[in-house]
Amino acid sequence: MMAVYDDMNEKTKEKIQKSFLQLLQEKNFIKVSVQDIAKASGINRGTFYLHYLDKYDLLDQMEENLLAGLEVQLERLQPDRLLLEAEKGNISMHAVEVFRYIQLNAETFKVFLGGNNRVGFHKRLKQFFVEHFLEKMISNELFFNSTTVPQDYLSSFATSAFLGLIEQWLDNDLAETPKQMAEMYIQIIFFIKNL
Amino acid sequence: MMAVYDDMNEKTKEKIQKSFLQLLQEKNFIKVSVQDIAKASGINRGTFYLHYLDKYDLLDQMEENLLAGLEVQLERLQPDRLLLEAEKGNISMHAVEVFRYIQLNAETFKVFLGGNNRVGFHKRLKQFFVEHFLEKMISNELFFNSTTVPQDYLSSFATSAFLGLIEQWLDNDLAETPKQMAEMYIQIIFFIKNL
DNA sequence: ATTCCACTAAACACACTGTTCAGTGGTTAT
DNA sequence: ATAACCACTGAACAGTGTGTTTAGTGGAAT
Repeated sequence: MMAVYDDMNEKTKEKIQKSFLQLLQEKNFIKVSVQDIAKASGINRGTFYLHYLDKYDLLDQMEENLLAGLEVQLERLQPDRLLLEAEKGNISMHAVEVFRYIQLNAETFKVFLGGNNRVGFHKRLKQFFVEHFLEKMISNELFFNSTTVPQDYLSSFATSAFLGLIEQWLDNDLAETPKQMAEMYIQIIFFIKNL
Repeated sequence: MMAVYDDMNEKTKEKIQKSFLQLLQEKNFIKVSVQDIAKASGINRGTFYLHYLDKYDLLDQMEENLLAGLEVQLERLQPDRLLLEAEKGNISMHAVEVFRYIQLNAETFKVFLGGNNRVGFHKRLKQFFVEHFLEKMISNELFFNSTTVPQDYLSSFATSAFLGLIEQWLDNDLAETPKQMAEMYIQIIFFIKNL
């Protein structure tokens, strides 16, 4: 039984991640040094390197975790059902759950999507949506068979639009409820559908 | 007459910017050092600091220049006329010019919008579009008076969608002509109009 | 002729990096 | 109880890049 050591490792990792997130709210990722992180976490600088390769690795793992959580929500969201329900005027519970996940991790999303980030979490998130949701949706011939706009443009356009919605929500400090967001989202889907 | 010195200054600045752009195509902004830039430009490292505060300032000025050029194109593009023409099935010459400008500076746009950038040129470009074009368009009550979706969401959504179109174009190595892009763009405008 | 200007070359202190190594204290296994 | 184990500490290390400064070069303007 080495669960105690696993807990220890996890707890310091959590301390590091929490302090890192706080620092990112104050200043640029670039200007946050490993020294800063260690100091803010109350750990030795060497300890940081026992858990992460460097600060880029730290950011990478945190982004990965956030997306992994999002993936769980998106997997439950079946495009076919979503559209069928929407046509009856119902909002899928699963769609609301997606926005609730974002709400739950709002601070993290805000920091990663904000200007203080490195490679553009935006790009990564966009790619993620295209792969995990939009491709299934658009390739569904039942709903989307536009001949006027090429599929790759349709895909990029729709995903960006969706992300724009989320970014605005975060900028508004989540003034709307997840349900309201899901409703807007459904409206966008119908736009594209009626292309 | 000190035009000779001005020329000299400009030429070294151009050398720096050109080398910088090349370096950004190879590696991350973060991994590009002032030493690298100086070496690639064939200038002394100290000379770099005679023109720029640091590499962040260099990137900032280049982004600024790119947007300034774009602003010139966007100013000619009058939302009212654009829509009136579009309804008749005509594509505004000015709309095509906007895409031609992007085509002309494709390499720069690609590098700045790609993952190798710092604060996300994406964010800046989005803000730029909202300020210089979309606000005029959406606040034009003649065309947009949606009550179902709040204006800020509409704005963010529409701008992101437009940017998504451009990103896809760049990813496709500008396979489409500026005219084709302008046509797609008009289609998007009509989507939003018919919300 | 001399002042002006962009640029060079070299040196400077400083900050952060990633690694290493001996040591501490609590936990687990024998 | 003793020994092995493990996460962590503190301090040192060379290495790299930073931004600044100094003295000096050579061409252009006055």
